[in-house]
This record gives sequence, C-alpha cells and structure tokens, in this order.
Amino acid sequence: MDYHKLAELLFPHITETPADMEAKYPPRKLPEGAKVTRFAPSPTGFVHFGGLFPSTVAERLAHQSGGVFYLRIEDTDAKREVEGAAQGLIKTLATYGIRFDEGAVLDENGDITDKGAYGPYKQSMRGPIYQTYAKQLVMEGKAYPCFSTEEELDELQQINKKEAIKNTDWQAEAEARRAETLARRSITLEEAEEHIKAGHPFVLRILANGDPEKKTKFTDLVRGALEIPENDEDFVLLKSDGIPTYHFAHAVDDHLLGTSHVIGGEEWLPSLAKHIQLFSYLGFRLPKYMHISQIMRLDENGNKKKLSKRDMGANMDDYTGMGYSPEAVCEYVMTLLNSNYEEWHSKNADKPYTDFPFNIKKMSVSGCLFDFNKLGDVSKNIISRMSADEVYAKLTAWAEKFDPDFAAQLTADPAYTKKILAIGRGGKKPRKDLTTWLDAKPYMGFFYDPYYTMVDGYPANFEKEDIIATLEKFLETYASGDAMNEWFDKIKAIAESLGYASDMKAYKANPSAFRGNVADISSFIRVAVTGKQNAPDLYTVMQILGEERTRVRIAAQIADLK
RNA sequence: GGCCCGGUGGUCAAGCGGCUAAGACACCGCCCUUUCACGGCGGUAACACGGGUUCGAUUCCCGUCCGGGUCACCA
Repeated sequence: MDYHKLAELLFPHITETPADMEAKYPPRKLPEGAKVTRFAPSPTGFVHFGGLFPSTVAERLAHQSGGVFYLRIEDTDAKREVEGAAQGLIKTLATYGIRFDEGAVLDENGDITDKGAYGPYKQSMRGPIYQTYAKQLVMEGKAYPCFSTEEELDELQQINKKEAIKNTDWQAEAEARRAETLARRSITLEEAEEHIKAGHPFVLRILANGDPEKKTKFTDLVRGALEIPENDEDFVLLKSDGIPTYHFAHAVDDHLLGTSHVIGGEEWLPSLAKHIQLFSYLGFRLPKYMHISQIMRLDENGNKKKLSKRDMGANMDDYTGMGYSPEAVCEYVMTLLNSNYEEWHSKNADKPYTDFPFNIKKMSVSGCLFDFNKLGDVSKNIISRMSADEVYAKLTAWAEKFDPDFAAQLTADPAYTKKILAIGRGGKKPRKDLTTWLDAKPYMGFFYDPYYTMVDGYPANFEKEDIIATLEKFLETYASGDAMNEWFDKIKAIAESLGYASDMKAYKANPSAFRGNVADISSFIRVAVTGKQNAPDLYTVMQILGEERTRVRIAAQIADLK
C-alpha cells in the first residue's frame, strides 16, 4: 500500500505539515512548575455540578502555580450542540469564580470570541489542524479510511448497544468485531480511490496495534499507579464531516496548546488506553492526568448513581434560585475536593477559599454522595459571618431576581432592613438563622406589614381569655423607651398578677401551683407581635418595629381574639 | 459479560504495620435561655468478608462479595 498516495487522496486540500503546526503553536514560556490546565466542555447544556468539580481543580492548580487556565469549547458534535449553551457556560462559570486567562470569552455583545495566542478555541474551527495530523498518520500507515455508512455500522453494532449488552453472546460478539475490524483494514488503495471518486464520505480510523492482554503502567495524579490494557480498537479519529472525535481532538489540542495537566472525571479512565496510544502515534509527550471521583446520588433502591442532569443539585444555575450563594457552593466543593480544607478554614475563617493551598494528594479516590445538609451548613456559616451591610446587599440582589415583591419591601427603607439584619450579627458567635436566602422571608418577613400573618398561632394549652388578659395588661404598661431590664420586669409583673410564675426555677419546682410561667406570657406577646412562636429576641423586635406598630398589632390581636 | 476504578459510622472523611480508630455534617440527650437560634457538655454509630505475610494488621498481598464507571461517526 502506498500510504502517501492514500493520504493525498484523502486529504488533497491539506498542504501544511505537523511541523508547520508546531511552529504556529510554540511551547509556552512559563516559569518552572507552572501548570497549564483547561476546562473543555461541549456546549450541549448547562454547567453540571460534576463539571464545576474538575474545573475548580483545574482553575486552582493553574492559578496556584502561576500557570494558565483556559477554556476550550469542544463543539465537535454538531448534532448535540445547543444554541447559546457556550455563552451560558461561560456566564455560569464566572459566577462561581472560575475565571479563564485564555480561550473562548464573551465580547461586549455577549458573543464568543477568542482571547490568547493559541486559538481558535472552538474545535469546530480547527478542522485543518486536526486534518494535518490525520494526514500524517495516514502517511505513516497508522490510520486508514473507513467508508461504511452510519446505517451499516448501526446494523453491525446493534448487538453492541447498551440494551442488548446483557443478553448477548459475548464470545460471538467479540469475534464479529474482530472480523469487522480486519475487513475494514483490508481496504485497498483502488477501493479507496473508487469511493472517493464516487464522492462517498469516510471516517478515519486509527490502526490499533495494542494487545489488551498487555498492560501499560500509568500513574494518575490522584489515583496513583494504574494498569491500563493496551488499545486494540480501531476507534474513529475523524468523523465523516472531517471534525475529530474527542480522543483525537484531545491529543492534538492538548499537545498544541501546551496543556500540562488533564483533569477530568473518572468516567474518562476507560478511554485512557486510546489516548496513550494516540499520543504515542503522534509522537506527543503525554500530559499528566488526574481522574477525579464522581459525585453520586442515591437512587430509589438506595444505590449510588452518578449525579446526572435531571437530579436535584445537578444544574449549577439552580443553586442561586434555591438561595445558595456561589461562595457557599464553592466552599462546599472545596470541602469535597480537599479533605483538609475544613481544618484550614476553621483556622483562617476570614480568608477566601482561594487562599487555601490546594493539594492534589488530599483528593479522594472514592466517589462521594451529594449532601445538602453539609452544603446548608457551609452556607449558614458563610452568611452568619457577613456584616449586616453585606447581607443587605446580597439578599436584596437575590430577592430582586427571585422575589421582587420581597425586594421592594427590603429596599423601601434600607436602614430599617439593616437594623433587622444586624440582630445577633457581628459578635464572635453570630446567630445562624439563615441557611439560604430563601429562609429570609419566613425568618424576618413579619417585620414588614404585608407579610405579618399568624403562622404559628398561640400555644394550644391556654384559653383565649388568658391571652387577651396578657395582651391587654402589656399594652397598659408598655413603653418603648424602657431598657431591656425594665421591659422584662414589666412582663414579670404581668405574669405574677395573672397567676403565672415569674421565676422559672420556682415554676419548675412546682408547676401545678401556677397557671403557667413567664415564658408563656412572653410567647403570647411574641405571637401577637410577630405571628410566630420563633423569632429573634422580642425586646429587640419591638425596638425595631417601634412602639406604634407594636401597639397596633397587639390591639388588632385583642380585637381578633374577642 | 469483558475491562477499569473503588469499599473506615447515615454522609464527607483522618489514618499510611502497633491508637481507647480523629474531626465535620446529620441525629439524640443535658445545660444555658422569656421563644427560637447560637453556644457549651455528652451520647448513639465504622475499618465488607475469607485467606495469607508478620511478633502484630484498618493499613501490605490474594480471593470473594458489594458498589461505581465504561464498552458510539457523544464528550
């Protein structure tokens, strides 16, 4: 077989050589130890939690080492591409603090454009580059054309499709594949010429020379020593539209763009054999690989499953709607990614997570379950550490988007809202009332008249009359100028006058001697003023609400109860 | 089914041949407290199983079992 002739036949339009490409994409000049990483999503939808994971690692590793982190759009599958997905991806990533030094970026019109010297960063625009290397492989007898149509292939592979897999005769299937491969490889130059003349499309396949019985030793940066069987599958390099498959694009691009560390989910592990072979065929140095464990969820049978598109928490765009701030999500990701993050964080509470020395060695090799409890805890702590001003800014920004009505209330009187948000905040041990922004309305809504309603109702074991009597007495003595002690002394006095214990110890010693205790009295007033049994410190609540509104609410309650 | 990767409490996890097997979240109890929360104290709960190697295995090796991934002109 005259491989040169075949190569010319297949790629007549390619006149450049790999050497020309190397000249266009010279090695990067970076300091020793600087890592070059990338995030390479295919624009088929939203950013998935399982995608934020590796991209966070990639971003940290690059920026922590003074390297380069770039975004490459893997739009090699036109069929699956979703309009506007790439733009969405970039925006979402940005909200999670994933910033790229280079690659596909948004211009002022929101369109995708290139930034950096190694572009284009959209693979669909790099066709000739891949074809240059493809031509080279053909010339070296390492790749060959396959003119089978997709339909023929489908038929042949039907037994290999997922559903059929379980019930197949594996022996026979394997033999069929082998025979098929042999038949494909036996194509002659003359046959190829005829096909080309007839205008038949073709895919380019690698001529695999591996023996799966033989294993290659391989070191994965997170998983350690691995044994990879050699590849014997003639997988597709170029699709019939001349665009590469992931495997080929990965080899060419990561070589040309100087990627030092390839970071991906462990679902990529099985295709490593292909990549090792391809890099070797191409004469490229293999980058370092890290395969990150996947995020799982529990299915209805209690089994772990990879967190997929439909699952709660999968779409990164959902978190803001659920009231989680990006910081919380990022920090949660860090706790999953590096087991010693939490320890570091407790010692460096005031520092951003980007100051944390991210360590590959501390990454887990076993997959983990997504845990909303933990995310909630992280989120709660973050919010508790914020100043009232900060909470105000973030909460109102959130509400403007997701609850405009609430936002209008919050911003009508900023000083008032900030007073509310300042409750229990700022000390060494701040209150942790808000897990997400979604909690804000139920927690503090009663401060705003439109949201003031009876959510809880009064304690069940008291009569209406008890409550009315308490409220009436309270109105008689209440004065908003009272200091906290005076205010509470008055409540105690009411308790006593009505036959309730003002002293909790006395009450506990002999409960039957009293109608109730001062806590009950407080709770009547609390419910009347806030509509809820759980609220921040009542005295403070009244101070913020002001005497007039406090009185109006209590009076209304009395009228209501009567 | 082949191949690959995993397996410490409910969850995330320290551990790297010798420990009463950390910690965090969740859960439970007590204390503090005019409610709730916060906080403090305490508690329940784990090395999948069977063989080796070793004076000694959670730790090293093998097997079993279990879980996950993957087997496209998708990435």
